[in-house]
Amino acid sequence: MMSKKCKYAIKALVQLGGKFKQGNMFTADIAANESIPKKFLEQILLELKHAGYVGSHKGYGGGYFLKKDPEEISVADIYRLFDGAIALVPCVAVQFYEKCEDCKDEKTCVYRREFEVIRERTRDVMKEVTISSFLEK
Amino acid sequence: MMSKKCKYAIKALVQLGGKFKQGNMFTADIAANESIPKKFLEQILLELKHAGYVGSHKGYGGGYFLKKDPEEISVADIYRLFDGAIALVPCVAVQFYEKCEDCKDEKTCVYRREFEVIRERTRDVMKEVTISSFLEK
DNA sequence: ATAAAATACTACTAAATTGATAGGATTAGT
DNA sequence: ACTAATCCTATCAATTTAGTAGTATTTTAT
Repeated sequence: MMSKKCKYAIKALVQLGGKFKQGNMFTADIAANESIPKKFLEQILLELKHAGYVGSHKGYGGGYFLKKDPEEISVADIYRLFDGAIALVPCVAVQFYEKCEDCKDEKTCVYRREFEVIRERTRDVMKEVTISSFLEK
Repeated sequence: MMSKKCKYAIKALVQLGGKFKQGNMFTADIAANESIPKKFLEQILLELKHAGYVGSHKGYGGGYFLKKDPEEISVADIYRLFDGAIALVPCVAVQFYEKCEDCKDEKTCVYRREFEVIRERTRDVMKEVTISSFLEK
């Protein structure tokens, strides 16, 4: 399961994607459209901004807009940003690699071998589904 | 990522799978072999027992043994038992279905549609990898 | 100039989850 | 009776999750 934060982020990106290159949207409107607590969404949009997915304009008539193409933002990207590793175990994670304390030898580890397969295939699906996937009818 | 509990459970099942139909193993030995805190492993084996994956004998010379065939216990099964839904959102979960409060209409929900695809494919891989996968050389 | 409207940022918090530990109860073999 | 093993429940510290709160800053409209 993904965190609500991650799900909210995807929903916000989809909202912004619906107006891609057609102006800004207010946090308040996105929040209302998707039933997301406004103050929570503020933080999320800020993180998305720092990560380069969205841009913003401050002040009266400001708001957020999508910076990247909806097709180039995958569920995998957003999941990694908010929820971390896609892999089931840290030792097979690519972007969030960590050694398992209970592992003897990584090279011969039978768990690693199988969990790598799972990670690879899971990552593939999550890469295939992008913000634009949610925008198609 | 799966919880340590789930990972420990899989490792314990693999240990037991290595002696399938060839007698019992003590919690203490499994714990030592896989660097799992013994008391924690006790709880895990008990849950696995209640779920029908392992059997046990109490008292002197007792221990645990695998009840199901290693090929019939998948990572998906154990993940569900310890970590819950495989799906990214509760509304597309099969065994752990829950309505999303922020969802308007499930039938037309674009998120649901895509998240179902992800769940389906993820579940497929996790079903393919079984306890016997970890036992093959 | 000033008020209003919007994002930017930081700190805090309650509840749930995780990863255990502790201690006794029960059962079976020697 | 003693010992070795599972069975069961309770507790706990640390972390994570899902927010809330408040203020600062920037921009536009009047």
